[in-house]
Amino acid sequence: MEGPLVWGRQEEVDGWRKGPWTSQEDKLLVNHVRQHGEGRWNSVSKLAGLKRSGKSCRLRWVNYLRPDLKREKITPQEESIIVQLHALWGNRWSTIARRLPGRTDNEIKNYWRTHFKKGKPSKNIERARARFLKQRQEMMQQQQQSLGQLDEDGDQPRGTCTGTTADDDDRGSATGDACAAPTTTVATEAGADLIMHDDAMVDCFMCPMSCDDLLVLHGAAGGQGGGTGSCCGSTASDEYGSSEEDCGATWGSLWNLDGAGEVCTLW
DNA sequence: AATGTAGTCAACCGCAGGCAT
DNA sequence: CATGCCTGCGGTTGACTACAT
Repeated sequence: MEGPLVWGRQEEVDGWRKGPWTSQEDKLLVNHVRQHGEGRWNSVSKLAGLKRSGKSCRLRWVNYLRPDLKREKITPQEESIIVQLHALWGNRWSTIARRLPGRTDNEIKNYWRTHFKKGKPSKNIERARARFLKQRQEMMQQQQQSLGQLDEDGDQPRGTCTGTTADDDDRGSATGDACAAPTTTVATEAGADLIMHDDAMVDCFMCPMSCDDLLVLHGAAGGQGGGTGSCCGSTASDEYGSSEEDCGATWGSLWNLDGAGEVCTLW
């Protein structure tokens, strides 16, 4: 954003400035991060000459100044991911955001609140979520069974975690590759189905924190042409229109499933 | 044209967990 | 082990914008 926002008034509390950032402050912060890297936010004020709290600096950087942030609107593919992940993890926005490169937790949180929180979808979301989780549980049980079998075979089960991503909580490790996987139909609400990659399903269920999960998912998504895994957010916008038209349902109708009875391949 | 309302987004607040001392 | 500091997260607020009446 160029120039200071006009909204809000600048305040100063306990020596800390509050309210909207000015372009001058942005420059100072960006220069500081370039020189010193991220972190140590509490020292930023001293080092960069900003009268901002460490918290405020961090927030400004993470939500606005980071160079890798996307500026475009959230695509239907991203929406789909958000909703699936929200079904899995609930309001863990930062966790969800990590699966969407260039998006921030704040952005996703705002998006969710704007689009899904209030109004019609809530009931459907809850019901679909319940169903989704139930399906997940079944998958996990199946997984465990097959794990038992494979132990005897000495083989490695598909969709299990073979690698470890360093990036995240304690939750998991990542699967590697998920090419050429068949699809699984996940029943949502009122007969509408999400067709998912089998491996993606398994990965999602077993290793929810893996970034590769979404590579997998996107592979299936872009995969209308049979692609195998463009990375998250890379070219999603291109598929936007066509996939929307093809399945006749993007987001609104995804959750507006009552009486829909349609099958839509989301990814 | 004026007013009201909903949507959007940046920013703040409080809390919790991790880590160093 | 206890304490304090730092960082990150989720919830919430408030101002602007767009659209409807």
